[in-house]
Amino acid sequence: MENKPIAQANSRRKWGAAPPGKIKIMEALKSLLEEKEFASITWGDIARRAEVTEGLIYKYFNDTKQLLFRVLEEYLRLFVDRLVVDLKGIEGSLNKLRRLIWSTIHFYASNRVSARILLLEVRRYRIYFESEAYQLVKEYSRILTEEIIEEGMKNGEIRDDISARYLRDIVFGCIEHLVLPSSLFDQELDVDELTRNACTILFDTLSIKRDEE
Amino acid sequence: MENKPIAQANSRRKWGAAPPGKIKIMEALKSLLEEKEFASITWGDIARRAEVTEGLIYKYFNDTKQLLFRVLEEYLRLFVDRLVVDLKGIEGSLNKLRRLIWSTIHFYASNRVSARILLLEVRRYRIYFESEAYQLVKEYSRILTEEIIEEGMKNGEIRDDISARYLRDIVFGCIEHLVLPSSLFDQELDVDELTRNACTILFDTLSIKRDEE
Amino acid sequence: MENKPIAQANSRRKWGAAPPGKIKIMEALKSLLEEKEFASITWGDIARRAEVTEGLIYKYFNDTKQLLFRVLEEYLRLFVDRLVVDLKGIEGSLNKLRRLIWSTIHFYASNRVSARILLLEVRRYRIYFESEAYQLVKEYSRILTEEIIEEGMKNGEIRDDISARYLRDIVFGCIEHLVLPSSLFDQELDVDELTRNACTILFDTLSIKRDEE
Amino acid sequence: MENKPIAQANSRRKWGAAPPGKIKIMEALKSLLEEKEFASITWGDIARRAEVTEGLIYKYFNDTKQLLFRVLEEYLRLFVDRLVVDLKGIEGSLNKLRRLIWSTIHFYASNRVSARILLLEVRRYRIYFESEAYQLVKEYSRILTEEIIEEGMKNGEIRDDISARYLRDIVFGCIEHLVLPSSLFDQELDVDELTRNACTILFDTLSIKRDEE
DNA sequence: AATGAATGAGAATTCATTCAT
DNA sequence: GATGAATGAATTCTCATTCAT
Repeated sequence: MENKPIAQANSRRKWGAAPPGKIKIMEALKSLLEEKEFASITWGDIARRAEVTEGLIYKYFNDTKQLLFRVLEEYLRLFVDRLVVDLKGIEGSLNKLRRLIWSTIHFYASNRVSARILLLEVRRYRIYFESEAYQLVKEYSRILTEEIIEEGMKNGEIRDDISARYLRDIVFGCIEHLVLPSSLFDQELDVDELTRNACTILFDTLSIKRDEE
Repeated sequence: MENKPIAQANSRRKWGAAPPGKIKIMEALKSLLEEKEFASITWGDIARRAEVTEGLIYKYFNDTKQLLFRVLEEYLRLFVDRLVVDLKGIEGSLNKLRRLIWSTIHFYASNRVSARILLLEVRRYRIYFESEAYQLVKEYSRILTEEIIEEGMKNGEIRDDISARYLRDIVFGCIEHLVLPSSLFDQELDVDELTRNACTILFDTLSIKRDEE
Repeated sequence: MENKPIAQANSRRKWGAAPPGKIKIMEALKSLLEEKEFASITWGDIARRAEVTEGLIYKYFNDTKQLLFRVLEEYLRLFVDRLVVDLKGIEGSLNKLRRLIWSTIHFYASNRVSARILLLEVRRYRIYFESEAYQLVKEYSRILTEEIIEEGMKNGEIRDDISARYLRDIVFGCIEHLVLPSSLFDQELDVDELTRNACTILFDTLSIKRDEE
Repeated sequence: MENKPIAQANSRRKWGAAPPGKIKIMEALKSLLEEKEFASITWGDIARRAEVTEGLIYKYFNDTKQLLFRVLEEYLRLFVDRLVVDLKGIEGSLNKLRRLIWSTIHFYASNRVSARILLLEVRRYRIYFESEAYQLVKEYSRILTEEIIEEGMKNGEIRDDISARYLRDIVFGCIEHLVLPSSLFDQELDVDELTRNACTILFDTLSIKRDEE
């Protein structure tokens, strides 16, 4: 129910309609996440940072997780919306894939906070998988599986001897593990180099093996 | 200093020497981890489960995380010790790799608790990377990187156009992502099928591409 | 001042004049009382149920108790008004008493909410005894004491060796204790059977004991 | 489980075994109940009065009600134990009844706190009826019903044309209503006068009606 | 007449931690 | 080696209440 107002996330006007306190609270959490682990952030921290009373937070979010998911959702929505647009003009499944990989790594690189949240925090919570945020992750996953891999299988660009689902998992696993170290140790990410590496490996894996067949 | 007593984890004598209270505490944590998130387990929970007073825990552990790492360490030590033995008799880097993959997936499958801890919990804590448990993970990683991948590069079984480090990340990423869903949703793991899939994909990726060169 | 508008509770016109919000608030409390203890009902609950903002409640009531008494008052007014009418046509003090007992038990049986409020809730609050609602209880008590018991004493139907006040307390105590269990445990009430029992006992007690004198 | 230590309530030694903090907490509640409504007593109040930290209260009682019931239980245990002894030497059901009535009224008169708790507070809480305290009330009720009323029916002292259960309700209702006003308005109770009145009425009601039959 | 945003103060609750025995 | 009583400080949570619109 909290989500209706932002049906279109980039419509700035809609956002403006959200009560200022609510926005301040979400901004406060974002800003805090840059400094400390989510688990150690208290209502008090948020209230102080947002310059709002603790009580107000309860008006809008019934528990910290809910709030976390909402914040994550916002980041993800921007990412997914953007991804959809970006993929529009591209021909060829492998080209699309390259773009998706680049965008994903770029997203992780430029949103350290979300990266840590996604890779390390939310997964631990059962209810995350019922959140709106997770829906967006599923949408992203759908794009990769259906619009890229399965498309590629149909048009002969991608091997079809392994299920699309498994191929998708490989792609995710590969990207995540390339990105993870820098999330863990706060290192800089070289988006282009990582993309190149991921593609070298993955394209090789995913493409049809003409000669070997 | 906490670690000395279990240099060889299966040496019953050493364990027997540990004070009963200490053992009870560790067992209690293990048993609790099967039921709930680590982050929500309190000293009180542990003490109650261990049938020991809270005060006693302070004799042995100053911090829940320390305790968690110790428990994890135990599991890992058994796993790594075993892996080393298992790899002994095997010829060929790809064969060794297959074995390592199988063992790893099997470990995750038969230790749901450790799987969840490793994949979801400990990574979030900085100090984990200074723990004895992490040393074991590094040892495991070393075996894969040096004894399998780099060996394979030397003997021509594994491609050398991508750094061993990246190849290792792919292997990890791939395994983890195949295992993750069942860790998250408590599903059963089909060790053999997953191993087969992981190998199909990874061997293809890692092997020298004779024809394509 | 809150009470004037409903001097005659069933005068629809008067009620119609009350602002819709006020009515909604009272209805909301009634409905909530069917579900939970009064003491645990908050402004927020009421506002939500009434589909009204919390702020509005302050326009009308400064205190949950005030609101509770007002609701109770409404129920009681209907009951007492009705009782007065019902007793009109009846001859004989014991017959009147039987009617009063039946009406009272019937009221409790068909107004579980009021029953619980009267028997368990309001008594605990000092200010209740200054409320309009309590005035109605006193009026009811007056009818029993003066119009029935004292009348009966005068016309020789009811013993006069015990003060009317005590006899009244017996009647109340008896009725209440017969009704209480079902209020506490939400059981159904058999109005006729309970009335019969109450009368058997009470008539015996209250009537003149010709032979024993 | 809290109750075991006081299996024999009057064994002072057993009580001494309870941790001092626990005793202080219970004493604090007793003392507070003399001053204010139970519902308005907070953990803070109790902690302050007991000169103990709030945290400790949680060690022993998980919620205020639990604590209330425990306190009530203590009072009741003394009362019931005493009553059993008192009834021992008495011949005749009506004589026993007189004694029970006197003891009960005397208990209410000398324990204003318990009186208010019993008549006004605890009944409102469902869980009260699962408490140890309520068991004692049931024991008291059993004594009246079985050892007095049913005994009296057998030996011809008490009428048997109305069920023992109803007769018991009358006795309770009568006593309570005689006592209630003084509980509500903090008036003094004249134990002897009230007992005399209750007996006049009740004996009359309960006794066999020789002549009228 | 009604809304809804926001507050503030206090209450309940949790827990790691200490210490005397 | 182990117990159990007690602490204290923080944290979560609840609500009545106000105010500008």
